Amino acid sequence: MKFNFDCSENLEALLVETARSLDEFEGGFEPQIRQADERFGDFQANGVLPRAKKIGKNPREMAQRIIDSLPATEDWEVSLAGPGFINFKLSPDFLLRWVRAFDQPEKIAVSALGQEPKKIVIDFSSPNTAKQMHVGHIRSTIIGESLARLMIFCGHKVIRDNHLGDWGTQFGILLYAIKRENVSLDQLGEDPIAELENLYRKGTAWTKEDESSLEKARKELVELQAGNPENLELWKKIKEISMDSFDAIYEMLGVRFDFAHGESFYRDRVNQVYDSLLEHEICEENEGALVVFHPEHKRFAKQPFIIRKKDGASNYATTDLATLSYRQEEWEAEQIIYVTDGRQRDHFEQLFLTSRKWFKAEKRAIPELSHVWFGTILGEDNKAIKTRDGQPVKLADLLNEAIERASRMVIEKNPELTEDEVTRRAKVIGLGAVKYADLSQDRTLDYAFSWEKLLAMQGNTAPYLQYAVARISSIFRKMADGTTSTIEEARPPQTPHERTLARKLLFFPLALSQTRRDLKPHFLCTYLYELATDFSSFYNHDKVMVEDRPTQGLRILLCLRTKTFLCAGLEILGIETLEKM
RNA sequence: GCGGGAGUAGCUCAGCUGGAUAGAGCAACGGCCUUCUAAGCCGUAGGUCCUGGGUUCGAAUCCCAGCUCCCGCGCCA
Repeated sequence: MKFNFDCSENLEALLVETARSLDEFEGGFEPQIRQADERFGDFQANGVLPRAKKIGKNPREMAQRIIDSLPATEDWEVSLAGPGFINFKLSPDFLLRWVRAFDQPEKIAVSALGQEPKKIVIDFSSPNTAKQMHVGHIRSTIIGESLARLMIFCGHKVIRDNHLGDWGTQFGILLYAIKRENVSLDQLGEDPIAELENLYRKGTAWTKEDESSLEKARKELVELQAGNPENLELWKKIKEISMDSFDAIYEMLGVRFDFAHGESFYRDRVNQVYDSLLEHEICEENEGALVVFHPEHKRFAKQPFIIRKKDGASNYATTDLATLSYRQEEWEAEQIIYVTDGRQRDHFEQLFLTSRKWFKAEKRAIPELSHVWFGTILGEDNKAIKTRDGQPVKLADLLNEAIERASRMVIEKNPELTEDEVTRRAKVIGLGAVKYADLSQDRTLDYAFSWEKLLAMQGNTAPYLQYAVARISSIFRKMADGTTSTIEEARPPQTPHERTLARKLLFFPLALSQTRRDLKPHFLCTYLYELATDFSSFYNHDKVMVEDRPTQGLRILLCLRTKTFLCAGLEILGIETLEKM
C-alpha cells in the first residue's frame, strides 16, 4: 500500500474507515494512534477504550471486531492487547520500503507542511540597547531562531523581527550621565558597550542619591522624545554601538533578522493608536491615564492595560499595539509569534484581548497571536538574574568559554590539527552545546544558570548528536572505494538494532508535528537524542562494512537516513554539524 | 488578597495531553578499544511521581483541599 511520511496518518485513516462499517462506532471514531512501547509493537490505537466506555460495551470485543474487519496486509501484524489496545507491528519489509522512500530533506519538508503556507512574523531576541547581552537574553534568541527555522522548514514564509528596546526610560538616565561626565561617544575605547553600561550604572546611582539628578534625567528623556537634535544624535550613536555589539553575538550564534524595527520605529504611530481606541470606545481615561479594561475577563476587568501614562507618554503597551498594527498592515502577517519571558504573560494576554477588539472594530483581519513564553534563568540563590545589582554572566563570555572548553576537547582528541581547524570545530561544538542545553528542556521551566550544564558535552548534549553524524561520515569516507553495496540491494532489517533504528526513523514526522503543535523545540531534541542513541547502539553492535551485500546495503541505508534526519533536525535547532570531530 | 507557574531517582530533567512494568543524562559501581571515531557501547544500583481525598476498567497526567518554592498584579519592558 501507499504510505505517508507520517505513517501514523495512514493507520488512523484505515481505522476510521474500518470503523465506519461497524455499528458500535456510529457517529465517528477517534483511533488515538500513539507510538507504542517497543515490546508491544510500533504503533498502538487506544481509541476503542473511551468509545466502549461511552456506549457501555466490552472494549476487547469491540477492538476484536475492528481487527477482524481490517483488510488483510503483509505490511504489519495486528493484535489485541490488555484492556482493548490494538497494536501494530510493522513488517521488516514495510520498514525497509519506508526508510528507502524518504531520502531527501526536501521530501521531508514538503510532507511536514500539512497545511497552507502562512506568513509568520517572529518577534524574538529583543534586547535593550545601551546594555550588553547577558545570559538572560539567550533563551529568546535561541528559541526564536529555532522556531523561525522550524516554520521555514515546514514551508511557511517567515519574517524575523528584532523588536529592540531602544526607546525606553533608560535613555534619560544614560543621556544625563553622558552629559554630566562629559564623555565623547567616539572615544569609548576598546569595549564601548561596556563603557555605556558603566555610565548607565553611574547614572542610576546618581538618580537614586538625589532628587535633582532624577529630575534632570527625566528631562533628558522628555527632550529626546520631543526631538531635541543633540539628544537624538547621542541616541543614534548609542544605538549604533549597541547594534555592533549585538551583531557580534548574532554572528556567532548564526542568528539573522529580516528587520530590527525597535520600539523607536513606532514612535510616530502611537497617536493613531490612541485615536482609534478612543473612537471605538475600547479605552478610557482613568486616574489620568488612558487604560483598557476587559469587563468579560475575571482579572482584567479590574487590572488595567495602560496605554498612555498620566504624563502623556507612551509605554510598551502602546508601541506593541502600534507594532501589531504595522505588522498586519505592511507585512500582511497571518500569525505573530512573540518569544519572551514568561513574566510578561499578563501583558500579552491583555495585548491580545485589546487587539482583537480593536481589529474587530476596524474590520481588519487579526493575525493569529501566539505568546511563546519561557522560564527565567535563575542565579545561585534561586532568584532571577538581574542586570542592575548583580553582574550576570555576559553572553559573549559564556559563548567564548564554551568555545574554549570545546577547543581543549578537540585538541585532546586530535593533537595534530591546525589552530584554525581546532577553532572551526570548537565553535560548532561549543556553541552547539550551549544552544542545545537551552533548547532541550521544556521552555516554560525556570532553570538555574550553571556552567556545567550549559557546557556539558557528554550524554544528552549537542556534541553527542554531532558525534553520531561524524561517525556516519567517517564510515562513508572509508567506503569511498567503489566496492560498496547500493541501497537497492538492501535486505529488510533483521537484527534487533537494525529494527530499532529503522523504527525510530519512522517517528521523525511525529516529532516534527509535535514540536510545531506546541512550538516547543525540546520535543525535537528528545527525538534526535533517541535517534542518536539508537544509532550508537546499532553502530556498536552491527558493523556496516561487512561482506554480505544485502546486509551492507541496508546498513548503509540506515546510516544515510540517520544522518539526513539528524542534520535536518539539528539545522532546525540552529546547530551545525561536522564531518570530523 | 487575586491570578499564574512549578514540585518525578542523590543532582538536572523527559514522560507524546487519561493508557500497559514511570524513563534518560550526570554522579556511583562493574565490564568493553589489534575490528567503520571510547565525546561511545553494555550492565548494576537508585522511586511515597509533595501530601490527603475524589473521578474510572486505568491517574505522574483530570477534579477538590492542603504544604513548599517562584512569578505577575497602575503608569519599567
